[in-house]
Amino acid sequence: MNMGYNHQQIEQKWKKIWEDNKTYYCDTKDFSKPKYYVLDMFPYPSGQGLHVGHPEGYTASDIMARMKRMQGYNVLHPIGWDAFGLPAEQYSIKMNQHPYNFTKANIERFKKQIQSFGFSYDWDKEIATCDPSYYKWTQWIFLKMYEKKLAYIDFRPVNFCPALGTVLANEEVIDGKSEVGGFEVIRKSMRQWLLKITDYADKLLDGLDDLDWPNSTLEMQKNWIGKSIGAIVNFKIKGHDDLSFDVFTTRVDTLYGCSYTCLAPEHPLLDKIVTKEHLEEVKKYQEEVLHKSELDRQKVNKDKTGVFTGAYAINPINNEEVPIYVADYVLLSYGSGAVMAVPSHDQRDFEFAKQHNLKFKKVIENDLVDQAYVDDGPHINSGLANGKNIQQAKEIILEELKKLGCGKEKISYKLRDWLFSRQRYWGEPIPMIIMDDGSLYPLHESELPLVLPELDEYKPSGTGESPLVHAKQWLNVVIDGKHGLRETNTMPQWAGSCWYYIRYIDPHNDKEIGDKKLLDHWLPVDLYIGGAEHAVLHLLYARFWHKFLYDEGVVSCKEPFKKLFHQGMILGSNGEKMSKSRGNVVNPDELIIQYGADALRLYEMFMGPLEASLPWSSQGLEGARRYLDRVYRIYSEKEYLDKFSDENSHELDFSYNFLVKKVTQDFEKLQFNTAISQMMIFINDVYKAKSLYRPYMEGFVKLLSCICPFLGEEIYQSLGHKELIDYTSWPIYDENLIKLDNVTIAIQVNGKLRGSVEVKKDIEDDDLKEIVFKLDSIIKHTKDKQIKKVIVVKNKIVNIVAI
RNA sequence: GCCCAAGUGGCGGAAUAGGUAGACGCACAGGUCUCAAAAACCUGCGGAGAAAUCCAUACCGGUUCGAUUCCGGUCUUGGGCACCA
Repeated sequence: MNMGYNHQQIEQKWKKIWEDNKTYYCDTKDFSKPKYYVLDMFPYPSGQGLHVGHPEGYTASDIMARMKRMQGYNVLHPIGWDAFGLPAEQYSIKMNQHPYNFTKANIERFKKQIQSFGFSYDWDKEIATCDPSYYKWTQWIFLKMYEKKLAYIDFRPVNFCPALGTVLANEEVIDGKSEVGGFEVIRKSMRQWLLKITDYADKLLDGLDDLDWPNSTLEMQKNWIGKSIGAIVNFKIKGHDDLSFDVFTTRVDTLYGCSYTCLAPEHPLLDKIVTKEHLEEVKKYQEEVLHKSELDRQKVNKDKTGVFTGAYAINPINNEEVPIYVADYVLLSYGSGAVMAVPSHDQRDFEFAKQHNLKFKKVIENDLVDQAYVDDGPHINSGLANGKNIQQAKEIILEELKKLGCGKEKISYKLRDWLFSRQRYWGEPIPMIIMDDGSLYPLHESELPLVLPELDEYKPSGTGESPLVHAKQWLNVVIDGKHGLRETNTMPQWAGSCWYYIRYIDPHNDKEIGDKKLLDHWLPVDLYIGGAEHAVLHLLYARFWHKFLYDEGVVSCKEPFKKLFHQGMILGSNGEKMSKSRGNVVNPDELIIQYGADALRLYEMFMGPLEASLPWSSQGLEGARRYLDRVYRIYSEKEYLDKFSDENSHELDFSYNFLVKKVTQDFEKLQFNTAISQMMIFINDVYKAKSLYRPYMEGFVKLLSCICPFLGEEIYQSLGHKELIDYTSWPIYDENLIKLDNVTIAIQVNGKLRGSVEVKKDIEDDDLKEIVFKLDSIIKHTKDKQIKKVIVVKNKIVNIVAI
């Protein structure tokens, strides 16, 4: 049983005061102070409630919000709910209830838990993506995209499970079988909506340059967009004068080394060119590949499977006949769905050629026998390009191809258009009507929001279509006397999270997505904190929508999130990921009751660097609580209060000023663990001090209150202050009081530590040397040796090189 | 297979424009107080050695007066992936 302060009483008291006073309300129309917008990735309100991992990022953003308030910023610190999603739909099928009901209940539970942590969110700005007043504007953005021809319909394969009668997410498919029930899953082509994110590929790539984001995330986005500059080369087919196909290559310089070509199994040309003798084999291969999911196709990476089509292509550069294969390592969705294979200079082609006994032809000098040579070097067997390096050879060969009319430069991207429709109920309805004559009717802005109809049952339709096909009344529409059916596909969960940071700024506006003046003032987000698992998808989609809204004039900055930080994961005490199945999930509710929210916040920030994944330790939490008890004792027990003084004895001058400097700098860099360790050192010093200078003691409470707001507020009030601590001023420090007169110099002989000496700061090198050579241990270690050199690093070290 | 991180005491970690390795905390041990225990406080705490000293930041090399930090290679763990031509 802990005998420290009564955290439960203190927490209840301040929670009520903050709520009653709307302490953290942000007047977004107040432009008199500089703005600071600090944002958390909003949570999906799952049925499990919060776990200890959630508050790590929230505490970090809260510390920043609290510091910036004291520093005089107008701080926008909102939270909301990413409320559409698969688990709610699955649960509603099970319970045959509208998913809104328990989504609402989950939100209430999450909200209560979040409030118990004392996060300084402005609840006036709360939004939920499943709220019609919110998704009205998600639909509005979609319509704008449709208007600009960025949304289009096409057929795409999906995971369809005939037994369940539904389309499955990749996550729900395990080894080609449905996760639920283990039924067969097939690839079925279905009508889908896509967003043309590829139109923004260059803008998305260029925008990365100005962002204060983790390098690894920038790198991942860059690789995801995957811009590569290469060429397309047209190959004619032997015996078919009218048929040809394009290959895409980034190594057109190796064209003379091409010994076969390869088409993707779905390539439309295949039907026309496969010879009779090989038809059966190719069909069988295509069939096999279609049963593999895209994920499986990628997994099998050792065997390069494929079959010969019987057809030959003509290499345009030298008119050589090369066999045409079909292989699933070639993807229809990238480049042109066909490759020219150069086994000697591409590792994948190398492996395929080995397995299928195909020819190798070196076009760059090298001695490698068991792998492809991919480095630069003088070309051989390459006509005009002989003797040239890769860059020169590319230019020469491309020039020749252009003259022959069968090649040109081509920029390719890995990025594909975004498959934007889901055959689900619990998502934003796509505001389109498909008229009986096949034409599309987009809803008018005045017809938004298009609200999800209630259904009798939420079960899958059986055909793979959305359960919305059951809403007959909602489905059938007549416009100007013509009949049509509403689109039954809904939007993916990403949609609502693509622009929520915009809505927080003006969440109650029912006239427009947000007042332009306010959006211009508050965007971009100054600091965005969330998990690294969103490094690509969410963060790329949100940037895409933002750039579109910029082009539409809705927002005036080109990037939504100026600075990004990924908090790490909190692992179970055994170092494994926390999960229900492992039984190592730690519930924060009980910890708050037992140790208090402040202790939990403090511990999570002290565990280690914010970005690191760290194992949970309940003993560590006890240590954090012990520290807070010590702090509280100093501010509440007579023994210490008697030492408080309005006169500075200068005892704590260094300790305090150094503390303020370090904490201010570390907070700014989100290095909370080292800031806290300095706060611990300060309290250790306070314990030893004879006199406690009141302004220092108050300054410390302000620093502490960012991490531990309940205790901070309580102590600040106990010191006699009527106002809350939240909007006071941030402590300042005096650089002069941190400067030291003396420094300790380490002394090395041949790089090994042999002593140390305290001297005046900035002492002259010669004076220092004189002192050093009088030291016993140095005399001992240098006698019988010849001094070769003495290296002096100012105020740090002396190294004597002696042989 | 590719890409990106990271490997430091019993544990979480600290220290890198190259300069006294182990701050701060946890755990543990000893002590004070107590009839006793808990709490609190004090002391110790990388390994070897009596000591001098030696060894030690995943491993092997290199650069340097000096390397946890820089370079090359290897191994391990974590994260990401769309075989990207």
